[in-house]
Amino acid sequence: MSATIKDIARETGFSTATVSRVLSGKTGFFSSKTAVIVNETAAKLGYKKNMAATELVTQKSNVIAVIVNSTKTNFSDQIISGIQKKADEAEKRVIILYAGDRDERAQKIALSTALERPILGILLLAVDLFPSNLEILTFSNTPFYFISISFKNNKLNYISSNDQEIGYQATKYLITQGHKNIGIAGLNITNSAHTGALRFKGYQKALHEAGILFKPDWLQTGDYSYKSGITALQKYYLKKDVTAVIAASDLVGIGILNECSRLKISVPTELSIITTDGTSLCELVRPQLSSITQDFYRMGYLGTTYLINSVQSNAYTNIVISQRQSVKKFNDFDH
Amino acid sequence: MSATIKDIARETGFSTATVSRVLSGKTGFFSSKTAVIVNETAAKLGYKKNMAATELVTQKSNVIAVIVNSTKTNFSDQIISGIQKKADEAEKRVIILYAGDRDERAQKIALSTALERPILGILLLAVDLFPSNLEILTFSNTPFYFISISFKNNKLNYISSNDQEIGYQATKYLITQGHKNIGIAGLNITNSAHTGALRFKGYQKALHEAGILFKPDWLQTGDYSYKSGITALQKYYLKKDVTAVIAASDLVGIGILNECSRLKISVPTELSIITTDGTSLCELVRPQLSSITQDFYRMGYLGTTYLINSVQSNAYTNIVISQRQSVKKFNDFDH
DNA sequence: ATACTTAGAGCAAACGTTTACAATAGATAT
DNA sequence: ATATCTATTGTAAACGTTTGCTCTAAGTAT
Repeated sequence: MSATIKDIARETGFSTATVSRVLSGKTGFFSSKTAVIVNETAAKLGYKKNMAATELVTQKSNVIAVIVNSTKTNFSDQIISGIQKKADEAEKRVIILYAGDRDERAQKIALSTALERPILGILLLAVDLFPSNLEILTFSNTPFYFISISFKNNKLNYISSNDQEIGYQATKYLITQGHKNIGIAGLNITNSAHTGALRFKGYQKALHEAGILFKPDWLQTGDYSYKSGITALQKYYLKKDVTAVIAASDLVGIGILNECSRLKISVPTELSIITTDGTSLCELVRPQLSSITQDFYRMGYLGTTYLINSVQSNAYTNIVISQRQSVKKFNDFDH
Repeated sequence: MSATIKDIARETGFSTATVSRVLSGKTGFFSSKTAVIVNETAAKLGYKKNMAATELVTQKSNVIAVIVNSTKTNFSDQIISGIQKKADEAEKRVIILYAGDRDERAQKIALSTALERPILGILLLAVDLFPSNLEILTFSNTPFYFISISFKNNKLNYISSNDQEIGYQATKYLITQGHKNIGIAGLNITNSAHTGALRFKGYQKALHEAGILFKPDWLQTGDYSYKSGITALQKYYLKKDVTAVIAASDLVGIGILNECSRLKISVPTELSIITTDGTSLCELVRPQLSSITQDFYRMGYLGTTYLINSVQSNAYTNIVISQRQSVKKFNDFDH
């Protein structure tokens, strides 16, 4: 077992109170001579503060628990970077907990692990909590914020992109490039977190404004996965109707891209693709995928700021269009 | 503040001892009638065990701290899956800490965060600890294991692939495919963790056994990054000498692949590529990258097993050759 | 000389658990 | 009737910290 303040107290002859004050920098309660002695002894004994004890007595904690899906949401890293940055600035610590992949039990374990010890609060990264688990969380009185997920219900705090705007901007961009038959693929529009529904709404709005009549085949729902991209493209291929498609995630985009490659459909010459997310994956594939790029880093940074300052409010982070190589102007004369 | 066993004791009229025994399932110490009353009251009051208090008194913990680099080591997820699996089986909890990217201070913070609270032990995923931090860790008496990194010094416990074997197998595979001028790119051969040095050694051994004389240009060192792949390919391009290259990571492989695409070098027709790692990235790009595939999941699983059972030993996990689309038989007559 | 302040230090309670030990009552064995 | 055992419960100490309160001695103001 590691040395405790009692050991230091015994060794130096001071009381544990004085040792504690020196070690936790409660200046004004001890002479500098005392401080030197205590600190030296602490170093000599290899003293490590026992945070469990501290948190027990102070009833507060400096650790933020971050709960993430183990599913390959490849943007989590960016969010976590933002979280780490802000946490570091505020002298807070962060621990990350994996909550499985839409796994009720795993979610519950992660939640318990967090709630069963003193923490500052919880940040949930793109995790769509099961109702039972959401109840546990709300009932616990621990502050929490959802990141990269929004809710109709404004009772819950979240920091995310404006998903309707994502759908709208993506669609509008393709329209300005001359496209009229525009698919939207890989998204889930029934989800309780309604990310997909909002994007679809924005998509429809843009279509409507441009006087384009939506055709049901253009919507290919999915679960934001690589596989969703593949099956979506296969559907589009049957009709040979759409000239551009909005992918619900970078992985969906790559699924579409690779299936195009298999079917000898040239991107962007025959089909334009714009994805949603804009992580580094977009620049790893050829052609590079154009994207609606979300500011994941900022989501993490802002969410952490809100948590630390107890800001009871929602926020949207900016989105931006990153033009790369997968969208081409559509010109009727070409056909 | 959440309800405590004292609240339950007061409410039910039992002592905290009895409540504690019921709540932590110390069967044989209470009647089933008592158990029912206590459990109901606990549920009613929304009781959550305070692990900090438990860990304080029992002097033990069921949490495993996993320290990872924030750098895009895209295989960490697989390792973590393995860790989670084993931890779950053994009823242990896991918390993940980010240690920045070769950042001494961030490493130290992550380490302190782990060491300052009761934990079972530490798993370090591909993190190459600064000497000062390694000292902190060893001095702490907390058990720890390195995963995906090996050491000359057998004082340190690790679970990894046999890196010399990786170099050897990759090279031998290319030789059996008819290649003689084989590059090896993106690896660091001075690293204290000597992963790169071992791979290079295996590579040389295979070359030697085949009677091939190594040319210094064939070795293009780097830091396992995408960028390393790009610059390596540029070097090879100048000499137009190698017909196949071993990439030190999937990202290096993709860097090489993309630079080939820019320079109109056809893969695998003009250049074969085999990467080391074999994560899902290999199947995301076109052509898909053949790889020496490591069993990251098993590394995590095994490392956790060792940690839990205090096995003081090292282990290698298996590697396997995954043939995809980036290696082609080399035939002198073609040229 | 007296009263008051202050710097530096210690005492002891508190945080929420667990658990060795003690206590009680009823049951069983002799 | 006595001794022994068992099932259930309680008492209290312990884990490592922090901190309100108290104490002492020296310094300052009057």
